Amino acid sequence: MPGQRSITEAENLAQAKLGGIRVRREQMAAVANIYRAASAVRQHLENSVLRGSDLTWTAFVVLWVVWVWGESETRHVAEEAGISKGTLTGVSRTLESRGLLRRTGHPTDGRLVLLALTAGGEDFMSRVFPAFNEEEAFVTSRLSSEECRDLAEMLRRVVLQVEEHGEDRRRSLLNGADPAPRRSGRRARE
Amino acid sequence: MPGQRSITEAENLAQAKLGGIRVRREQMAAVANIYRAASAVRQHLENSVLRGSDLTWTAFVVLWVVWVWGESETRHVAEEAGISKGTLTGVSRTLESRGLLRRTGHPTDGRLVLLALTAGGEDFMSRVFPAFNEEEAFVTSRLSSEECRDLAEMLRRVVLQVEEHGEDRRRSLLNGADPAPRRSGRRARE
DNA sequence: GCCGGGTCGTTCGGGCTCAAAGTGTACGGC
DNA sequence: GCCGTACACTTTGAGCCCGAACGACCCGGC
Repeated sequence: MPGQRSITEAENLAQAKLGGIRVRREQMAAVANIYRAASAVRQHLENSVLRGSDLTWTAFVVLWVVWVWGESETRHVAEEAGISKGTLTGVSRTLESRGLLRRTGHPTDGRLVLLALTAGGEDFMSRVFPAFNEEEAFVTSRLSSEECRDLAEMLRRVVLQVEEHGEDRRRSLLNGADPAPRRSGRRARE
Repeated sequence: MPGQRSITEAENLAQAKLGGIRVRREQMAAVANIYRAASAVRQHLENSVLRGSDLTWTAFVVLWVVWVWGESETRHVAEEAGISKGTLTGVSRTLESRGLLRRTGHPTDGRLVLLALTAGGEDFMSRVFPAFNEEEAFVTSRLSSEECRDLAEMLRRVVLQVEEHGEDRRRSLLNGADPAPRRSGRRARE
C-alpha cells in the first residue's frame, strides 16, 4: 500500500540500486507525493460527485474554467485548464454533445472560437460545484486551513519554477541538439 | 498564465458565482495546486529526460517500480504505480516491445504474471534515474529540503485520508443508491 | 490586389485511462 | 474426480492526451 512506509522503503531500495550516487531524497519524495496525491484526489472526485453525470475530471475542469471566466477563447481555456489545444477540441465536443457547452465563432476574427456555458451548463455548475468543493474539503480534512494555505503556497512555487525556468532548463539539457522527435504524432504528408 | 494572481482571481469569481454559499477557499486552492503542480512536473520531465527515449511518465513509473522492487506480480506493480490493472497490461506491452521489460508466467500459479527488467532495462534505469532525480531537484529548487519534507508529509496526509476513508465516503454520498454506471466501458454480451 | 509571415483551432497517430465483462487458473469441500 | 467460488490477468469501448502537421484566416507591406 502506498503509504508512508513503502515510500521510505522505496527510497532506500533506490539508494541501494545507485550505490554511491547521491539521491536527493526529500525532493524525490516531494515529487512522488505530488503525483500520488493528485491521482488520489482525482480518482475520488471522479468516483463521487462526477460519477452521476459521467463527466471526467478534465471535462469538469474545462466546464469550471468557462463558468468562472465566462465566454472565452479556446486557447485561454486550454491554458487555464492545463490541457493542450488539441485535447480541448475533443473535450469541448463531448461537453457540447451533453448540452452543457456552446461553441460560437468569433464575430470579427474568423480564426477564433468562443466557449460559453448553456443554461443547462450554468444550472449544472451551480448544483455540482458546492458538492465538488465539499469533497475538496474532505480530502484535505487532515490539514488545517493554515496548512492548506502553506501547502498551496509551496506547490505554487513548484509551478512557478517550471513555468519561469522550465523551457530554458530543457534547452540547456539538450545542449544545442535538436529535441528528439516523438514516436507518436502526425507525420508530414509524404 | 496560471500563476498566483489568476488563482486568487478565480477564487473570487467562483465566490461571486455562488452568491452567499460558502466556498472553502484554502481547501480549493490546495487541491487546485496539487493538480497544477503534478501536471507541470510531469510535463517538464516528459519533455526533458524522458523525451530522448520516447517514454511517457506512466511507462517510466512502471519501469521505476519494477527496478526498485525487483521482479514483481502485475497487480502489485499496478497498485504501486497508481494505475489500473487494465492499463498496466497495455503499458507493460509497450515496454516489452521496447526491450526494457520481460513478462513471465509464475512457475507454480498459472494466474500470475511476473514483470522484471531486461538487461537493457537495468542499464536504462541506472543511466536515466540520476538525470530524473536531478530534474526532481530542479522543479523543487524554490523549496528547502526541510520544506520538501513538510510538503511530502502534508501530501501524504491527503493520500491517506482518501485511502482510508474515501470508499466509505463515496458509499455514504450515494446514500444506499447503486453507483451510476459509466458511459464508457465494456457492455454485457446481450 | 496580393503575398508572406504569424496565429488559431482542428486533424491525426500512437498511446494511456478506466471499469466492466470475459477468460482461465487455483483450491477447498465433497 | 467434480463443482463452485475466488482470484488474476486480458479484452473491450468510450474517451482523454500530447505534439506535429494542417488549413483557414488575419494583417502589414508593397
